[in-house]
Amino acid sequence: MGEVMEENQKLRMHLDRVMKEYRALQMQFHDMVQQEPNKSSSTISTHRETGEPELVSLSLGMSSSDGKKDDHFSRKTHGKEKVDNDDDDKEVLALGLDCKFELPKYQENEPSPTPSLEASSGEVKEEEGGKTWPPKNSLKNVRNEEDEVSQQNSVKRARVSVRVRCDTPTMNDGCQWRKYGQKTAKGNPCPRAYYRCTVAPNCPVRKQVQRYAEDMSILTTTYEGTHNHPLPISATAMASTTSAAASMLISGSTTSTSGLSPSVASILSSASFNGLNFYLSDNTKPTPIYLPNSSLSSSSSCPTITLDLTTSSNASSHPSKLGSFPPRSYSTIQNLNFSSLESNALPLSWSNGVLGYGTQAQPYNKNQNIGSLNFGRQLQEAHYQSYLQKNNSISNSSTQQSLPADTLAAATKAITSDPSFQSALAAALTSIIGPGTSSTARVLGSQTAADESGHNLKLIDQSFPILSSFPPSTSTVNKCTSTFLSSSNPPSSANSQPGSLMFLSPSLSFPTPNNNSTSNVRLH
DNA sequence: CGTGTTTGACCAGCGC
DNA sequence: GCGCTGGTCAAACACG
Repeated sequence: MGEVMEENQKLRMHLDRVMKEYRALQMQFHDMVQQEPNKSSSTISTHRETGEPELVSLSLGMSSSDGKKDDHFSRKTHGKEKVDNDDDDKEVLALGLDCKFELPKYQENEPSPTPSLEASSGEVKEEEGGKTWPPKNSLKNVRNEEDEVSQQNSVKRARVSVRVRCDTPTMNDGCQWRKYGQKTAKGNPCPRAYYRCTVAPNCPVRKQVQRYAEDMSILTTTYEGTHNHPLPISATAMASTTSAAASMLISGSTTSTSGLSPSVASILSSASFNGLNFYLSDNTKPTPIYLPNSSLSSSSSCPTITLDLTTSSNASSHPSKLGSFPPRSYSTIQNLNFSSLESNALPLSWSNGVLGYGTQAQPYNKNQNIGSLNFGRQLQEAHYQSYLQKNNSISNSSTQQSLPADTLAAATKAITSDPSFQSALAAALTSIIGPGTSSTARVLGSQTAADESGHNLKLIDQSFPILSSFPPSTSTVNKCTSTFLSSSNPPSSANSQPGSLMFLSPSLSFPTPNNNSTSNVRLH
């Protein structure tokens, strides 16, 4: 207890320091935005003016640059190609602090993503009215004619599918579910199971669980609806993800560009950072949202976004990014953990979104910063396991759960203080941010001195969030759980509120990059 | 006895 | 109108 309290105090100190830095940087960023008031919104307006209303800009207050790649992106996405990272891709760094400067837009001009979701998904109306769930036929009554025209294609509820490798019948996502039906769908001998949330009596959330004959180990869970009740902490990650993804989907199909940023940013930052693949399928018109490793499909009857946790595309398709690390199959499912997403030495600010970074997925790039952030994550894990193996404390990831806490703490401390780890992470982040962005690559805390070239990369010692990447050291963990969202969130955050979605952002807090600096970088 | 699962019936949407 | 399909209902059943 004493050690824990001591560590807690250290964490608090780190947190305070980080908060101060964050506020300072936020103020700095705000000043910059005020100095260039039109720059942040130029992306969206430009796209609209140039006759590309479908082009979804994930701008979070940062500006875009190159218009040539715009066409390239459009071709890519419209062609339903998997947006892959090619060697000749340049990476335009575009990191914002968060979406705070974008939020007023929704309030002033357009409905926010969440209201959009509520307006287009009947269950949310039911939540307010207290009726029973599937009010499919009540949707049309609440729309004016313009909305009917503009949102006609999004009447159907948005769904979020999570695909994982799982041996158990269902994926443990922290919620309580009751099976209410089973059906064998056409073309798939494996039956589809229907579940509804039983945490609250009238919770509208339902999910479908299905396997595929092609690969019985892959479990696809499709979530639908928004929880109308507080969720256990262990369930907030998944609920938040689905909510954010649904918001992204709805807003993407209804309000085009400007309605996307917060939810898209959250889902992007949460998922892309953890190596998820996105697949958008919308029976409406395909919305060319630029996502890492994304592809578009119009096969589904309902707009669906799929979080694919079965592959590690960055590790497999971009081995060069791994640097000296072997491009081994780094499947996130090995550490899946939806059942126990407690704090895990995760600083509070990381989970409540204060430090969430806003990632701007430039629509012009095939390859961009998000994937590289994922690289950073994998770097951490690789180093972590490397360290553990080096010390004979652990032989593989499957036994990590049984590690005593002090071992983990010691390992974490050793890793984070390991110069090779720091240098590798510094290289990764430098490659993201660019060497010319002085004072912009600070991560957290202060232990490593900034170098002369302006890398200024600092690592925090014991509170470095590497532990959050791993399952807790206690209890047995369901095989089908995931740490892809390691943040612990207040239960109310499960409801899709624009601001609350940012907690999905993982831990790195990037100040605004210097526009004049080297923002186009390659990851090699 | 309460809770959850199973499973056939039922309903609505859609295409022909 | 008809058949197919996905989704839901609810009675029967299982289990602790």
